[in-house]
Amino acid sequence: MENKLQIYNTISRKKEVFEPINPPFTGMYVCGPTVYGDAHLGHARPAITFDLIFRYLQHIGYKVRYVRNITDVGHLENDADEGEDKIAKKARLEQLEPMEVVQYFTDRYHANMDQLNVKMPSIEPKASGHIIEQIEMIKKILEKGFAYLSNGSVYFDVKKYNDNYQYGKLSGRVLDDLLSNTRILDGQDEKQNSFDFALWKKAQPEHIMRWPSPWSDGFPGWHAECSAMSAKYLGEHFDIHGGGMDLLFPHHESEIAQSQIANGNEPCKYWLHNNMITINGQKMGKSLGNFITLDEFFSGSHASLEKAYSPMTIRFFILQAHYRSTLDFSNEALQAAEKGLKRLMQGVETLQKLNSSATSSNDISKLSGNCYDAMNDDFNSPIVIANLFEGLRIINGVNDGKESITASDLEILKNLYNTFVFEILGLKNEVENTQFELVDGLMQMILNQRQLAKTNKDYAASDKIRDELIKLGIVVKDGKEGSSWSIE
RNA sequence: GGUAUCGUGGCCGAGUGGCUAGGCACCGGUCUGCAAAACCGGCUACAGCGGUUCGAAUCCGCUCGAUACCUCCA
Repeated sequence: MENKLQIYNTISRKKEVFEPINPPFTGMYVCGPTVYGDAHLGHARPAITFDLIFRYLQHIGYKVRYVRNITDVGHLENDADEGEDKIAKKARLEQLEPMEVVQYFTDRYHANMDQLNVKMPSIEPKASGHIIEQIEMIKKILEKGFAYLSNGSVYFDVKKYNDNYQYGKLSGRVLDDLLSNTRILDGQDEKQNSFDFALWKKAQPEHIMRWPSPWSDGFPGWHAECSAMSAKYLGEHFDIHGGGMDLLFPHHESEIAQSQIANGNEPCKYWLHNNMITINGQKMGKSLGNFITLDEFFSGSHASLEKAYSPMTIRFFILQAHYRSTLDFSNEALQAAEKGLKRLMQGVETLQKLNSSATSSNDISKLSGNCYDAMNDDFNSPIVIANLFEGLRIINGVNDGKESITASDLEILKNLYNTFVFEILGLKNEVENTQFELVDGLMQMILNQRQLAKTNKDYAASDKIRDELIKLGIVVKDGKEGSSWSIE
């Protein structure tokens, strides 16, 4: 099998061997959330996808600088009144300062990401903190003649750009098609062509979030922040740019155009896009109003949810699908993920207690190789998980005395599971460790009492203990060598 | 309408020319005072129709269906 990491590059539409520009250093920029509402399941997908990529790149030895932005300015409400900043609108409704809203939802986003065991990026820049950089970039584009001023706003001249470069090379679009298919919107009359996009937008009087610029008091266009901030922290040409597939056009396409003009080259070498999470076959998204927030998943407080699902269940659910496939949400699918994860975690625990013998009845290194091959093949986490389940058969077999394993193979196996389950997939055991010993001690006492009752054939008493425990959410399992327990 | 992606067993999902993942559910079995859990085993699908090939879920064509984007909708 291929030993090198291959990643699917959206711009070439094929898998390519990953070769960083300046190894072992690797720069990765991912479009982060717009903090004007609670994070929903759709937000979890890119976060977990690029967390997986971040973790794996580090694991195989790259020194990664991972930049994920916070968008806190500049986006318009599509159903809103006139050209109003999303953040500003929410702020007025709730009588809060815009930055207070930003802070509130940023904190909540961080809390959710922490629950999902998503590592913090190396740098998390905010658009509002980089207005100067964005203005400087716009100046450069104006100087080079690829933008024009119109009524205090600055627009990128897509037609001129397309005469010299290729607008649409990332998304596969042809400018002529765009021309004939663009809808009529207000504000369009400021533009020379409907497909031109704003670099700087003059603020309306009611617009609270505004900054001074050479052209007007206003705010930067949607695409400006990512170009400006990625260039600042990763350089004008870096390795990986990621984000959701819905950002392909026009966002990323426009980033390419801006960077090409401002910096003289395309921003990055590899474009990675995660697919959407669907609900009843449809994209889960803010604008469709069919989203379920992460907090609702964790608490089960949503009409579509049959029960609460833990953060690790959500994480495992997402990792069980390849990041470039759509993933369909359903209670059944989540419950399947929940049970599968539990089985996997119990297998990991069993693994720690295994005894070795003189021979191995299984090829452990092959299993290990399979896992790395899967990750090297465009981060194929579902295949990794399938192999880990395959390994479970070995683990349980050894535990049952039906299979054998040598001490060195056992070490490899333990190492493999620790590496992949916890380090790379980023899963964690959700049982609270600090309290575990105490609870376990208490449980042993209780189980001993129950065993005593059973020995005396006082089954009424032993069943009562079991039933009481079930009410507390603790399941007793009677095995060959005594009873054990687990939290449901 | 344009661009792109996709259609896999009851459900979720891998897989790109032969070796026919994995999970959940289901059915058997082991264990057990009973139950549950756990473990073991079983379950052979690839939208339809043509074509290429010794051989196709995998390549090509057509048909049907779905989704995303085409708006500063992140």
